[in-house]
Amino acid sequence: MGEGVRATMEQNEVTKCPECSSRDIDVNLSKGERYCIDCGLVIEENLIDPGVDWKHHGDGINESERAGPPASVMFHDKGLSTEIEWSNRDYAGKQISSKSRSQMYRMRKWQKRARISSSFERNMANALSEISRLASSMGLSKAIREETAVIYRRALEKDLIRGRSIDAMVAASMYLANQKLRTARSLDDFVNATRVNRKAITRAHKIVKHALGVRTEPAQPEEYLARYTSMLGMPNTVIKEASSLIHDARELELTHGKSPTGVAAAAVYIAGRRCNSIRTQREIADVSGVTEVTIRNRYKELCASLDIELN
DNA sequence: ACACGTAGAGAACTGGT
DNA sequence: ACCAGCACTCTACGTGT
Repeated sequence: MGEGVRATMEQNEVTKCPECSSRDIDVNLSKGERYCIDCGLVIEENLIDPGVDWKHHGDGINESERAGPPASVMFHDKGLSTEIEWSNRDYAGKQISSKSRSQMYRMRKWQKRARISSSFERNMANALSEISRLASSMGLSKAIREETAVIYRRALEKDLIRGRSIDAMVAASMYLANQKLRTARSLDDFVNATRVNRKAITRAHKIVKHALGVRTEPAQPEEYLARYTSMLGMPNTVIKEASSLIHDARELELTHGKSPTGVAAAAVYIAGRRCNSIRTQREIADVSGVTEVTIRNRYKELCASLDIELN
């Protein structure tokens, strides 16, 4: 990896360690981390390798040589394997003789064994398929899948999976990725999208979070606004109005100790009525996963404290 | 249909032992 | 590790517009 790559990576980045104020910060591209040389603090994780995917050999003639697709965390072997086609035709499309066909069969078999050689890789392969399933069923992006894969892989390396179900660990890893990337999915969303019970997810989540030293900020009501309003087909003015309500509510400490989804749902209800984009409490309850009762309690409270009258 | 208000149950967190 | 106390949310109602 050339020096040019490092230089571009460090633009617009923290250049001082928040822990010990040292300026000696290095990049470990294979781990995807920036870390402080003096105290070892990982400043940023899961960097995407921006490097070109060919190597420089420096002979001046054939300087660049493609080296396959960039490694992806979404393949259990990071996408660096060789594929042997399952059709019995050669590269030119001709039938392969029966003699070499049986040879091909053996090659495929051995290749498969070599690829999924260890229990680690088998576990990772299982997890990745569950990650893809869960992410698409929840409408989460590729970035979330990759973040989840990184978290899960590190959990697996630390031997945190043993004795727990892969599905529970995947759900926990994705919940954590969701908290890190702030993609506005509540724990209940995860509980509903898996067969894993709530307790198993929260327990696994706690363990992974602690063992990997991941810090998360509590979810804020505003983060749910875009999702709720778009699910309800409401205009962007509602988001603006709702987010200003939440801002005011926070000043009065009305959001403390309350579920952020409940506050967001109530704000959407009020903002909808004020912006002439009225949705019933039932409709908002359905998309937000909080009950009508909670929406009522929150919105009554907001109206009373913020001097709001709805017509 | 929609909104309102309430009682009791339940889940999650805290702090004590 | 278990338990009590706590604030919040949920379920399940009946009532009001």
